[in-house]
Amino acid sequence: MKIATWNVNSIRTRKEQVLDWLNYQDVDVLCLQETKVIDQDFPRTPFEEMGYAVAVSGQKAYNGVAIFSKHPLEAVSCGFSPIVGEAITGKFDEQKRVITAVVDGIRLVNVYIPNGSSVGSDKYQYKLHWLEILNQYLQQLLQAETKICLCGDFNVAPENRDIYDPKKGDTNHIMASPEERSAIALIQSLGFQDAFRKFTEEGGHYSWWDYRTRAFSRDRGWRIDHHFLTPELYQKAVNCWIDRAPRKQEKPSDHTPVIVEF
DNA sequence: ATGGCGAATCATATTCGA
Repeated sequence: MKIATWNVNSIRTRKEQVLDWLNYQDVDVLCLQETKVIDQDFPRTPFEEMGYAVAVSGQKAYNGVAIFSKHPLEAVSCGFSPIVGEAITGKFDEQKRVITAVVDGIRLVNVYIPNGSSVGSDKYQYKLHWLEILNQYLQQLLQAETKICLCGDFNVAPENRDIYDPKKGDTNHIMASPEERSAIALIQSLGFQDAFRKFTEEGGHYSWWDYRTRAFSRDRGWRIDHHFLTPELYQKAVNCWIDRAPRKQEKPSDHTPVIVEF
């Protein structure tokens, strides 16, 4: 059983690359972020023809998440409110950033955590608040479920070894600030562990490289795409790795897929 | 310190991403 996560930065632009990647990597589940398309325009058909069930939650131009699965998708819901209620969710379901489903007995939670712009900005506050609601959402799921795979684009590098230049982790940089890392640590304290770190201790492994500074060719990356697993699943994980191949292609996403295998 | 690139839209300029 392989579960992958990939911020594709527009599914319509990346459709052929995603199809090619699924053909050679043959994952059971792919969680996508930044699909950037409303649900009725999502290119479902080619993926369904490959044998995937497709669940989407998108909006125009920004954000958007989706799950592809070769096994049936059960108990699909979009946004926070179906799990925590509208009183807690407030305006935080306007941006389409979370979709969940049960696949083969595993509760998948696919998230596109806000990027936060810069430390101290309004978007930064939105990110921190969003993470608080995610925490409550996960607590609610944990009351009923033991096998949870929280995965997606976290827009947070949990530790300095996850950044090409660790100094950025010491300078209140977005994606590495103490408040963001505390929010992630608080989620981990609920019982979630980083699947990648079960298998790899050293730094130098990244899932995102900035388009703007030829960052990929210089390998100036960040590891910000993750699978966080509850103990029962964490124990069952036999591998977790980053596939850099899609990032080397023409017109790539700025992120590359991460895969966990059970 | 700034801008770099890439995508989408109310598109030939602007906003957003991280």
